[in-house]
Amino acid sequence: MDKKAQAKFEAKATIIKAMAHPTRLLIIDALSRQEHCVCELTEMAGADTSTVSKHLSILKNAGIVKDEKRNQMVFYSLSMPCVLNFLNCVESVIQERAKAQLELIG
Amino acid sequence: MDKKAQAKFEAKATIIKAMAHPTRLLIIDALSRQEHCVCELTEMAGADTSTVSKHLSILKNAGIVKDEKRNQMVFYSLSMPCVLNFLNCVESVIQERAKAQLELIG
DNA sequence: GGTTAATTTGGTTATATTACCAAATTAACC
DNA sequence: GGTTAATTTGGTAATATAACCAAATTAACC
Repeated sequence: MDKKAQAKFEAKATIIKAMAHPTRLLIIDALSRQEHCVCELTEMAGADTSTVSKHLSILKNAGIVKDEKRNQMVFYSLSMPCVLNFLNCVESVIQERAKAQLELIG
Repeated sequence: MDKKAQAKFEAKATIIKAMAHPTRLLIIDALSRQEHCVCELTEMAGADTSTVSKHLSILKNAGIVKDEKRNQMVFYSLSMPCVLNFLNCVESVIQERAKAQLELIG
């Protein structure tokens, strides 16, 4: 494999990895409906503020969310809504898998 | 957050995590064009056979690829082609990010 | 300038992932 | 049954991720 292709796969992996965490998926899900401040997301995630802040910075560096500071609060929103289509695909992977398991049993 | 929602995000994260590796993206890319045996994928990835085998089992457990044994060889193919749409989205995330960086400079 | 509220950063520890080697498994074929 | 080829599994060491606490930053507002 040539180096350029390798670099491309690595760049893609980094972005996908940014989505590959339950808390970050929760955040993406919440932001798919409306923007939220860190404080709200912290509340939803039920984790330490610093933990949520780090998750957000991973999503931001990946280019999946963007932030905007207004007064004391930082509001996050989705910058690439196309990731939502993917989540539908993931949903169907789960369903197909469940179906396959059922067929094995029955 | 309730437990059911939590479990759902975890299940999704597991599937996404399965895609979140350069070598596994290379495998998905190769399989998007045609099926391949482990030996061919090993050649393409330039990694140890056991390493590639483990990557394949992660993809298979996630429900992203399926396998079929014919004679001495095991052939893998994509079981959920919808993941390819997502890769296009990831591609556009990378492009948008690059564009944003350019705007910062110029 | 000091106080308060929101968020980020640094440090530490626990956990998870990855790669390779070596050994085990599996199935065809003589 | 033994041999060969393809693949998987087990073990180990290196690296990466994640969570929390505590401390630092930032901006509004008195």
